Amino acid sequence: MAETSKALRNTKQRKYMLELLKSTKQHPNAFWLYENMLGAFPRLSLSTVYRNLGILESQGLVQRLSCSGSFDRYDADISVHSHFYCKECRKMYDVDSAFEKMAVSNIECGGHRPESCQITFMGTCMQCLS
Amino acid sequence: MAETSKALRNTKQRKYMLELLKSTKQHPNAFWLYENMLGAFPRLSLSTVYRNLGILESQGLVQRLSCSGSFDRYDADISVHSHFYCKECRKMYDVDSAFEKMAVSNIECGGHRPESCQITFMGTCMQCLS
DNA sequence: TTATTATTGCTAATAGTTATTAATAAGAAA
DNA sequence: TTTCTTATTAATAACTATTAGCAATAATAA
Repeated sequence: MAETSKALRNTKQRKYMLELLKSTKQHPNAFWLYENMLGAFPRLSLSTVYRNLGILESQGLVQRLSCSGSFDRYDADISVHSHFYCKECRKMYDVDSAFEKMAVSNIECGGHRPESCQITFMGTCMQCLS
Repeated sequence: MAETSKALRNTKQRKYMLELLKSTKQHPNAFWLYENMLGAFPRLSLSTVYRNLGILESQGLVQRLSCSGSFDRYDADISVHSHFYCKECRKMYDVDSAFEKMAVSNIECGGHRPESCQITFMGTCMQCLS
């Protein structure tokens, strides 16, 4: 069933990318990462970014966030927390609450086996309110 | 700021689509709707489906569900409930719990103004477990 | 150092969705 | 009912985000 997993190599590109993701509180998309790595890797390809995001995600080092009608974002903060998506400016914010922690650990999920839980609030952010 | 809204016309296509969405417990994507309307509207265009989904969404009659690395799904059940996404078969299930109701009404969202809340559990569904 | 092969950069391809436009039809007015 | 207005349609093209294919490169083990 499971494929014979090939030994991962710790490439400069992927290492750098994870550090970059860890260093920001934003929730960047693939293109932001690409642009912010070009300084260090002038010949970087966008597909390398996508490929490595997939690897980091499957390793559980990074979380992929999808939101309606927009591109995917990535978050290297894998602690249990929710997100707030502003439909005006399309920014994604962290939201810390006790709910999702309760949710993941206690929820009755209709017989399915939940492994993770994504809670996303949508509305208008503080900045756009004023 | 707000555009002068033009008067909506109640087209057969959109009416039929909403009924179709209401009649199913699946969470279909645009293409499923397209295929299941072809019988009634042989000359139907996929872009008509997308356009009307957008209209229904902005009217609050339909909820759009995004999930990592997959197409958008639509749900005409706009009661407060969560979803379970199976990463094996990519099906989307309804999950009824008290959490999201508490969440939307009580949560402290870091100063942002939440209007809605999407809770998605991810894992392996009952069917795929066996 | 050498050999192995995972990963890269490049390019092309794909999936899903949105934009354009002339023709059609829903609803208002006559 | 008939006529008029214009929102909506079907058809198509375009677009954006993402993935696939492949020869060249470089990370690790021997």
